[in-house]
Amino acid sequence: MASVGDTRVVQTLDGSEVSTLRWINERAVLRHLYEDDRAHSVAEIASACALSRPTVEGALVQLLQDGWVLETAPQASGKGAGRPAKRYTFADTVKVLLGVDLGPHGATCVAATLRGERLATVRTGECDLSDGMEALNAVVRVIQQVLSEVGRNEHDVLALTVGLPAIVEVDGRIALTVVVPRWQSFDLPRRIKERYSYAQVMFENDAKLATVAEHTWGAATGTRNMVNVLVGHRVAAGMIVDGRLARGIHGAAGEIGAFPAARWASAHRRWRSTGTSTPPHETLSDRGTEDKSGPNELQVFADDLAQGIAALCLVLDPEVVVIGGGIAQLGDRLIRPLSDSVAAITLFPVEMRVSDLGQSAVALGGIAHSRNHVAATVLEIDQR
Amino acid sequence: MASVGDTRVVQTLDGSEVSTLRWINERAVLRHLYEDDRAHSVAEIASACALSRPTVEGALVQLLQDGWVLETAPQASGKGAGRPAKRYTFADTVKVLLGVDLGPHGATCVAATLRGERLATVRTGECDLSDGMEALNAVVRVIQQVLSEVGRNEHDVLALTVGLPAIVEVDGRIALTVVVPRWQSFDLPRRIKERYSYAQVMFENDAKLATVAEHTWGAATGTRNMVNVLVGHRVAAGMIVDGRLARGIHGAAGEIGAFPAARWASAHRRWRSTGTSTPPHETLSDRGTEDKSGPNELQVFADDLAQGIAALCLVLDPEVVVIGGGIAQLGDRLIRPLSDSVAAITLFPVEMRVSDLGQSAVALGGIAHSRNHVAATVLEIDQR
DNA sequence: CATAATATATAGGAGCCTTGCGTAATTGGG
DNA sequence: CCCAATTACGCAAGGCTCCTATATATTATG
Repeated sequence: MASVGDTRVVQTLDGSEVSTLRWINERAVLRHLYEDDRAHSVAEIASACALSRPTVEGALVQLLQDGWVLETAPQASGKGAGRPAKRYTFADTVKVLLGVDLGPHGATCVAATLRGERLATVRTGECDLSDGMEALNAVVRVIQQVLSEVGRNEHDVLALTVGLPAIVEVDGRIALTVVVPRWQSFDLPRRIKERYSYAQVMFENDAKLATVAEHTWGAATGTRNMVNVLVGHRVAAGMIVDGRLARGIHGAAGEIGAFPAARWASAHRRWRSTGTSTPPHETLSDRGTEDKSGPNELQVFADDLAQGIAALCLVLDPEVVVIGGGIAQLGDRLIRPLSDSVAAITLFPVEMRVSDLGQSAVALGGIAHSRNHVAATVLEIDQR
Repeated sequence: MASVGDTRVVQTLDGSEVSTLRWINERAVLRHLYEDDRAHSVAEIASACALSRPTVEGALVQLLQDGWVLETAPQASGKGAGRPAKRYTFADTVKVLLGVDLGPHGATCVAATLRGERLATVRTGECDLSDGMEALNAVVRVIQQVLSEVGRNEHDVLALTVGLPAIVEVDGRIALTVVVPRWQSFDLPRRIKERYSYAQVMFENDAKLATVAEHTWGAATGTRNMVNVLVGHRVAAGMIVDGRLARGIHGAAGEIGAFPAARWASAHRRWRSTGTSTPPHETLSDRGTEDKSGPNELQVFADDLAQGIAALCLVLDPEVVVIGGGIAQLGDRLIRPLSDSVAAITLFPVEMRVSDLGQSAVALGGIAHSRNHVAATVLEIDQR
């Protein structure tokens, strides 16, 4: 029916065909195998999915044929007696997912299984991405490298999500970018799409992807409402509302940094004021601890940053705020004054956490985004 | 199966029962009748739902039995020849939906059909609602009145949504209220729930309900991302994100008014500064037009208000901002300076519209909320 | 009143799921 | 080495649902 690589979306179930039942059950079986890593026997699946054994067997025949499921060696006898059961697993490596982070620092690409487990990461050295052609080549190169590293070729890619330092529309068009203005006329997204036309190619703002990563694997796993604030080359924010990434009509949701009273421009200036050779956070934190009398510089910085965060919290009422980007290395030394400043403004106390995803946050978010797409189309899992 | 009044939610389709198909088809037929007001013949339904006539007939027998569908008189011969078909309609009046607006001004109740068409509106005179018992009685009275007006009794109520000037948690608990602090200990929601235990009773913040109304029937119909700002007794906001009401973890989403830089407190002071006997907007607008030199007072007010609106727009990137509450009567005279002030801050121009729902916005939002609940549970329509 | 047109009822054929029984494969003890 | 116990697998019967196709009922029109 829907074999690997062919991502069909079924909106409304067709009750006119009896085979719809078969399809429902097939998805149920596949979902179960997807959600539980282990090798399953038919009997296990049947009881878990509340189906009869013959039905599960039928579904497995189809799923094996389509390539979504693998039959593994019978388990080396668990408790003893009886004929050993055939075992089945979700074929999480028949295809790979890719997440790319393309920014002024270069390009990063993560390859992962269909479940989203990271297989490899490749980073290019710094290169000038202001030129569209350069950027395209950097993406192609980094993808080639990561694929060769995991021993796959381009046609094994099921879904690819690219994070860009720009405001990205739903269709992938770049609505606005301050970082690389020349991309807008070059139409990078279209070219990447054409280059990998056999795969599902998606584009998203880098901060939003990092947010998806924090929500999926990071400090905000399991929450339904969270805010992610990134401080690094820029200050940016992403938000999960009701379990889903908030994009807005242009894809510009979260741009509270443009609000003067949010004081993020000031915060960012302070953050970068210490020059480029020295990692700025060190200097900032040093000053913060050295100077014990008078207005602590770290405190002033936190105060500035807190304005925008408080605005986000008042608007969204999130469960958790995650602080990411280069600044995350400050850890508790930042979180404490920041929490205090935010709490002074908001109606409810908000838990603030530091990101632990590091440099790969955006590329990992690309993986999560790709995976969510696969889950929604193939497994019919509603992300929420 | 699921008869009127019994709102069963089916999460996962049970593929183990063949009768699941029957259920799917039954819902499809019911949805079709719900979405199209007219009286339908079996043949029409069959072609619309892509089902065979016998299947549709079977579904209709069940739906008639359960009370969701009515058989109407055969149409007085449309084009002429042939045996006239039996006609069926969605039974939109077997039960009623209620929406209640409970606030310092008193209580308002709207009764509506299951499709959400307004049947009657009843307003109590002013009464002191600071006492919990008084408030409860006001709700009960206004419901009794509206029901007698439409000739129904309490057991005809399928769903009831009450709007409160408070932050309401998902379970209906009042998390915070500045208007009527005494309600918190009284637990008004629980008492109302107990009083109407046979119906689905829900609670929501009044501004959020007004937002749902604007999104369903008002100035923002058809949008997937919108912001509603209400200026009246208080200044408050509600938001639709990705087609759904944003609530946040405590139900406090949209409370940007607490952000000092949003200057809503100042705006509100200016708005109310003209005393209570004269409707403030008149005075404000008069001053605005009279004084042609110097900083126009309306402009200053708009500037204040614009800060918070711009913050909301930057965070959410909405398609439309709707201005509601008493201030809506200012119309274009407010919209124009407000749009200018907001546009000076936001990244993208945002369309701003004035609400035309008037005083009943909150109660209508209660109807929309009740209707959405029925649509989700009975018709399995995903609001989005 | 006969005929055409349309709706409704009924029967046959095929698909899917469940239950239940017989067969296959493996382990452990005599 | 062989047999019993145990567990898995495969097949067939029964029941439900859907669809198509044909027969019957009902009404308007000439």
